[in-house]
Amino acid sequence: MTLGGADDEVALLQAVADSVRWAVLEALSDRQLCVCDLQERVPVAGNLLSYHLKVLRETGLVVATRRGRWIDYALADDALARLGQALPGSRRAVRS
Amino acid sequence: MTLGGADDEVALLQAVADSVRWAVLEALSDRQLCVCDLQERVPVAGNLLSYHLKVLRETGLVVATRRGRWIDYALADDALARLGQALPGSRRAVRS
DNA sequence: CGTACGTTTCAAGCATGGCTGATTCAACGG
DNA sequence: CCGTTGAATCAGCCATGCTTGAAACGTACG
Repeated sequence: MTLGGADDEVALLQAVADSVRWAVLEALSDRQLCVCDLQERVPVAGNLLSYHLKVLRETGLVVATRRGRWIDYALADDALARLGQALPGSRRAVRS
Repeated sequence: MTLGGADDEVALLQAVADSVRWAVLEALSDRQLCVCDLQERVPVAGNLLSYHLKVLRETGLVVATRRGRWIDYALADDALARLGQALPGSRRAVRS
């Protein structure tokens, strides 16, 4: 079901509403990290972490840049703002 | 998987990360509504709406009160606050 | 009382999406 | 080059949770 009308907001929230992805975003909210560093803070198989990072990339919440053999992940600049606005009632709360 | 550490936050976000439930919360953020009124704004089968309302009730985002034949639903007082605090990075953003 | 209405509950079906193991790719080092 | 390391991709399994139809419940009204 999709019900149209707030698909983007819901998609964004679905991206955060996962234990692994939540932990990744929380870790990145502090500072940029390479995948290997993320693996220390988010104890799941490399496979799985990569899968969740892909989901986050596709929603635009996170951006990746290669640095030699490593890949750094960082929160997108507008990530936290977009999340805040995706919550129901946020339009009213922020007095739009 | 649960990864512990932010289970409550994730559970709350999972509750909002659904098209129907998002629409319900958005509608209730304006004013209290009975189920019949909700059905006009959230076009899904009564069955289904009831199921989603139950989910929202169980997370404490919404409270129900019977008024004669009807049942009124309202946002819990702390619903929007809890949602805001459930977002990753919110601890930092609010300068805790 | 019996019927109608609003709402919930139940017992299924079904699909999406998370998880896993194995494979592939890209970059560096010897 | 060749092996190693960091990371992504692929195919497939499996479970959770959304969806649906039918039935049950509570309340009002005739």
